[in-house]
Amino acid sequence: MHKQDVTIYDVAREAKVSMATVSRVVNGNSNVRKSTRDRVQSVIKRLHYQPNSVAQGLASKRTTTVGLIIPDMTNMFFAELAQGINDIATIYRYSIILSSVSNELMKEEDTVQSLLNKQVDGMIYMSDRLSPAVHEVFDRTSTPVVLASTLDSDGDLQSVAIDYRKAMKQAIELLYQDGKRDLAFVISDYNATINVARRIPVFENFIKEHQLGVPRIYRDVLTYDQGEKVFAQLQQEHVDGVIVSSDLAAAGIINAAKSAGVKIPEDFEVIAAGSTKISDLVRPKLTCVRSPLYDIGAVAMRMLTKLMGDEELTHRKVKLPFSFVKQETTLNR
Amino acid sequence: MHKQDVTIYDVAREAKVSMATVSRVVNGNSNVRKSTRDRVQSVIKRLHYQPNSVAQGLASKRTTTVGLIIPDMTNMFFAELAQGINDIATIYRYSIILSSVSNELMKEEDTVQSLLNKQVDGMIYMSDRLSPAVHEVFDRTSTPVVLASTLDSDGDLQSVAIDYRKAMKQAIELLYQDGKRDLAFVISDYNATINVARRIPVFENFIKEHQLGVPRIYRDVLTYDQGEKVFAQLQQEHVDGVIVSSDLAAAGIINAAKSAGVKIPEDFEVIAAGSTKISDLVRPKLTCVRSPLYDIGAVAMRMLTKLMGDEELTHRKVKLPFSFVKQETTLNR
DNA sequence: GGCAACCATGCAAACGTTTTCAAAGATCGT
DNA sequence: ACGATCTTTGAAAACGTTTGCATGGTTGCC
Repeated sequence: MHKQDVTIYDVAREAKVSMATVSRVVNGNSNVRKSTRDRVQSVIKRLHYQPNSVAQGLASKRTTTVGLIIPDMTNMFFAELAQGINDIATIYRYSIILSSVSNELMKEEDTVQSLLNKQVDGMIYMSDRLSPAVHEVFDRTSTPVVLASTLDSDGDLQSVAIDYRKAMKQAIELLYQDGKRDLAFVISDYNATINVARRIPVFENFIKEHQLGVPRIYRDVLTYDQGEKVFAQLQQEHVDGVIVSSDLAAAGIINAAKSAGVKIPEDFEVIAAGSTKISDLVRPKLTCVRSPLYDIGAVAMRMLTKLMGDEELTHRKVKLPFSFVKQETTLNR
Repeated sequence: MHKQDVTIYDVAREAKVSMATVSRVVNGNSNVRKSTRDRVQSVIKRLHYQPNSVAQGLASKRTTTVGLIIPDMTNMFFAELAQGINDIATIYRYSIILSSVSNELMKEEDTVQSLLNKQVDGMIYMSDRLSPAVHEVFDRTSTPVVLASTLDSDGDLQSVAIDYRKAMKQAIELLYQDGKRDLAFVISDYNATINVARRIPVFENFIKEHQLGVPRIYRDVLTYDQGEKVFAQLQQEHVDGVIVSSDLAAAGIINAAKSAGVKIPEDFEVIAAGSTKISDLVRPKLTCVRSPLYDIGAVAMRMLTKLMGDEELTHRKVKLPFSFVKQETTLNR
């Protein structure tokens, strides 16, 4: 059996109508007499006709396809977001073209451009860092884009996220209230927009305001192993409270701390910001900032459907509430 | 700026050649004089021409797109597989259309059919269970399909996996050698092909051969919470050695065991089969069967590229070696 | 019964490429 | 300088839909 055995033309011939009418039936156009519709539909069923989406895309200039740019799908943070996006996309009958840009095989802007060439109706972009080159492509195109859990410092793109400043503030205040004074911030990517524009300023301000010395920031700590390793440094510097952007790294840190015989949370507090399940399955359970990742994805995709359908958007920037979960790596009161 | 501002026709006009020649240049056809090629290429650059993939797809009947059917991308097991697939796909310049079928919004066979309508050049399918309805669609189409870490009991589809029987056997033998006699098997989906056709028979046979009573199988244990919960039952039944198909569930079980004051591995041994990072970040670290997930994905995708390129396949069924990692939830010797 | 208004249908031109075939140009040996 | 051969090009027909426009058929109203 060949790839395309039966076309709209075959259906038209068998049903003794024109292609136009078959097309109308397929697309649920109401301007077809009931009897005709029934006849066409029965032929469609009999011949197992399936419309060729590529031809539809070319003729209609709509592909019912959206592009998804994701840094790393093995990162649960992004996987969770993607799931929310996927579910809403499915509801609205959009397919997802996935571009994981973790590998360095292709430049990100080329990946985005390739999505555009595929004539996607819209795109959802997630990343720690929105590069100028990518931003430029977004500016050039008329295809709608929504950022999911991604910060746009230039500020003209639609986005869905949480209030990162507030989350950071809440975290550091808790450490301070718990009496910790030698605080550190452990991040994966120093240049991530979210860090540069939000978290680091809040952290540094707090340190300065409370005269806690020089702000200690540890970079490039993303994986479990990197977390384990950085603990030695933290200990050397007598850090007693730390905020960690990656859950995996936080897990590494607490496991290393336990091995070193350090008492958590009495002598060492940890707050994670990764928002993944990991915070609940390590012991002690991680106190953490938890973004509603699934919802962020879902809302972003819903926004995109509106943009693609020329509906009006009430808000360009949506901020969803996050929760701050106090668990076992901070003192409870 | 509009979606498609410049077409192949514009380039042809500006470069004073025919569309055919531009097409040749774009596709790297060597039958173009150098001077012509250069002229066309400079026009392409000047006009920022980008070929419309949809039109290319329609005309050439190749979309350079593959479909990926995945049960749940928030499951690290599948995410890891997908990453391997993605990387190889990128190398060969294929785009991925993602279909996460976790939600019940769409029947799986319809999802697959929709991928086919999109004219994907090939598909990679992963699942715990390959339903007859889906299998039928695969049989009907000429589009190549490769199964990744998925068992086809009918046995006619190409696939990449590990030797599940051997893995199961190794696991249960270890428990037995460690002196455990009250063994249990904890699985997420009782009807998963991999369980029905491979693991359960091996488990039941072993129990029978060694006269260990009635085989204890606990079903529907996939999540962390379900793992925590099932531990109570395991304890009640005095189980002292358990094989768990899901890492997340295994984590729940050991955490519950620790809370209950049960000594691992002295009084209770656990072997996980999920092959994810989770086994290393819980304490005690999980002894586990580790599938080379990334490689399975990569090999599957490589096989698919061969099938799509009409290359000959040396093996229809590929079995990759797995590793059996003894860690802290079994006695070490 | 006549006219307006509307419905249902068909025709044919898009949509932006690839690809086949034939023709035109270049190269070369003699 | 002449075919023969090979390379480079262009014309036009696909590919399988959608859609604007025209047309013929119905219905409704007075």
